[in-house]
Amino acid sequence: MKRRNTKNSQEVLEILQKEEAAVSHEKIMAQLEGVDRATIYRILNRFHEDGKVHKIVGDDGKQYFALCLNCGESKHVHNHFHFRCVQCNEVVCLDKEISLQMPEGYIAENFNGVISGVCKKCNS
Amino acid sequence: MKRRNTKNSQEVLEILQKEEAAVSHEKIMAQLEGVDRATIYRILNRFHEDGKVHKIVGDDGKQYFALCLNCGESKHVHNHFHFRCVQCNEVVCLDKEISLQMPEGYIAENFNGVISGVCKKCNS
DNA sequence: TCTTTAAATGCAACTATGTCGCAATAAATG
DNA sequence: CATTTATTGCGACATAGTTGCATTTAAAGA
Repeated sequence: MKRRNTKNSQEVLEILQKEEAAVSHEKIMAQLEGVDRATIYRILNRFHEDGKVHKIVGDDGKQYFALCLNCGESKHVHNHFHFRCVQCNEVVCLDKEISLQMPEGYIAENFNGVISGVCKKCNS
Repeated sequence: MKRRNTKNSQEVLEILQKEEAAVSHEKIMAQLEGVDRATIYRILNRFHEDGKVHKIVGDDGKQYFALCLNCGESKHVHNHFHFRCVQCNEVVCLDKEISLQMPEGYIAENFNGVISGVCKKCNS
């Protein structure tokens, strides 16, 4: 399953790079007219499989994708919160990290912390 | 909009009471045969509007509902984590609380923290 | 108890998000 | 240029959740 360097996946990567926030499928669709829905989903899921992006599930039930910036090859940490604005629907990273001390017997595989509310821009 | 005490809403409440975990729409459906899908959604959303239940969105994108136990009339706190088992799909409350110190200008309205992995039961 | 009225319900239709199978296309390698 | 196989487009599908509307029914009053 070697990955290929296609125009579509490059463009999706560029969008992820230039966006500060986590990006929804919808937002990528809007910027890539002519590319099929399923294709974009597949590209994003491939990135996620490869550990290139984090997948965040908002409290709206939708998926958001963000480039892994501070994650190296060895560690893939994602124990920080995201903030989703209920007005503009932007999803941004918050600095706040959290240590996952699980109760005895539980195995933590994924952390998904989303705080929603009104962001700075929409508030002012 | 005065609420009425119907057989359906009573039964949903009982299910929520006897369950330790947070309950999905699906699980309630299974225990209330003959009641319409939409009705159950409406009951749960009404409970949520009234502040009777917390609504948790799992990293599977689905909604889970849990009775507010430690929430009084005045305060409605929900700053604790939930754990979703990817095998048995149970969603339980974790004790871990978190304080929401938001960056300047951000207004936090809702907290949704879900850790997923394998639970004690499924692990052993 | 009967009547009224508005909340709750059942049903069907609808929206939206995300996935999958399959044939066609195109990137990488020799 | 030829071969191989990852990727794409298309259509169909699955599932979660919502909504409009006619009907039912809980609750309050006569």
